[in-house]
Amino acid sequence: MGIKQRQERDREAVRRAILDAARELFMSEGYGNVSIRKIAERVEYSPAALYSYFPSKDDIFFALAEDGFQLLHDAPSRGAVDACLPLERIRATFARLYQFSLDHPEHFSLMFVDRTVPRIGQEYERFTLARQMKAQLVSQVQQCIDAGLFPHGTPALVASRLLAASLVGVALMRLSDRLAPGENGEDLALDVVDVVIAGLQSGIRLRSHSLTDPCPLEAPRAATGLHPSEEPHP
Amino acid sequence: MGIKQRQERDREAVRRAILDAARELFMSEGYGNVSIRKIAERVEYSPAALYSYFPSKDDIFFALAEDGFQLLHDAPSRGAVDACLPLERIRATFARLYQFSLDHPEHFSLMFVDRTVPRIGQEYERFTLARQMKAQLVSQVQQCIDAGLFPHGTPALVASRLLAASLVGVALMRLSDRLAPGENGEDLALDVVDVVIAGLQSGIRLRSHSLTDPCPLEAPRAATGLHPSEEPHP
DNA sequence: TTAGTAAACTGAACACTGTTCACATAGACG
DNA sequence: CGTCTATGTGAACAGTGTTCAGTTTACTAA
Repeated sequence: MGIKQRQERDREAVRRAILDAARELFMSEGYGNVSIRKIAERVEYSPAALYSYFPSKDDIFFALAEDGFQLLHDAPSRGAVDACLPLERIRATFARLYQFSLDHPEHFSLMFVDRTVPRIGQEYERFTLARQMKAQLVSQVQQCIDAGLFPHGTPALVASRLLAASLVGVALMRLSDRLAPGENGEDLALDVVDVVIAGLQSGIRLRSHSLTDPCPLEAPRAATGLHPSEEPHP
Repeated sequence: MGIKQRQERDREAVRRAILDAARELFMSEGYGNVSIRKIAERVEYSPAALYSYFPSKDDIFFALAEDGFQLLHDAPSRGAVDACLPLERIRATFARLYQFSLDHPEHFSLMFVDRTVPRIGQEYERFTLARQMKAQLVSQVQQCIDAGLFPHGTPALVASRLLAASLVGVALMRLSDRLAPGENGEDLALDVVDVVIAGLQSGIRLRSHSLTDPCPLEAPRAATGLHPSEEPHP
């Protein structure tokens, strides 16, 4: 009677094998050099077979990004994420995020940078783990406010966005080879977090409205100005 | 005797036509959907002809990025870049950069984000205008230090990098559709600059060494951790 | 055991892509 | 005029994502 279950298990195993092959090819071959045919060869299926597991190549990337959020979620922290001091927790959170961009550059790129896989940008709200982690960060910032470490009235959501954007900016510079030879990306990353924290503590007036986090977190549908990337084939 | 000159002029005109066609296709068709064949059709040449003007498709992108730096260099400022107050000049510089990311997202992406055109990351030092503008920014920061607006001893180069990385991070979030529906990218961009400025003014100790700007500015060869993107064809 | 059936998988094709190369052609020079 | 060189072409090569008519496989019902 466990036949259906076993079938589903087998199917899930093949699905995982496809994702693993795709991930390994990302590492060794680089980003755009991974093709359906190469993945298929690695898992010893025909290219056409992959289309019964994923509707398109984009969806493989999408699933990999989902994997990435899981990886980040499970990543060990070098600092004290559970520290008593809420400011140290925030520092540790972003140190972990930068370390993640070092350890898993291809995942990081898919999760926070990439524009070539339309679904990732457009269906961002489907990454429930991303929403969860973002909520956690906002609550960490809120605890800083409650503890008087940030001025009363600081919009927690905006503050967390400023921190995240700054760190992603530094990580991106390193990922895209825009650092000068002597520049240390990690130092820059830690510095930018400290500087933004200090700036928030200064209590300057912010333009951004807090928007009190309407839907649990992010959501899609932000006009880009850039063409919504390539549809696979018209 | 002006034959050689006229020939060179003609050649340059075709080169420009190719770049214009490529740029226009970026706007209308999106990023990865522009092909050599489409560019060739638009300029009414055969695909093979383009290869006597550019050694590869990557080099067309590279030339477009060069164009981008020229565009940014010539962009009008909404704020007062020539203002007397050096802090206002910095704010205006980054407001202009963010506006540029709105007006020319594809150029911005090529210049500061893209990893899929290997030459742009790897030969960054060849963008002389980028070096020039960066030097200008560093000198603006230095003027703030000299005027006592930033603490004495602030490393101007590091400060300018922190500012730039933060703003690029916000611009990237908008470009890659990572903003929540209610979020205002422009407000975030202006806020992040103000917050980083305030943080720098707080005088916290920075980890990054100043490195006194060894070669005039940036330079290539920073280990990425990510595969150096796809070579066109092996 | 056998017939039927539904899912899984394949081979071949389609319409693309970047790039190369033997050939044609047009314009400048002696 | 012929020669020669630069410029441009058509066709091809090897690759891409994707689709689909069939075949194979594995399970179900008679």
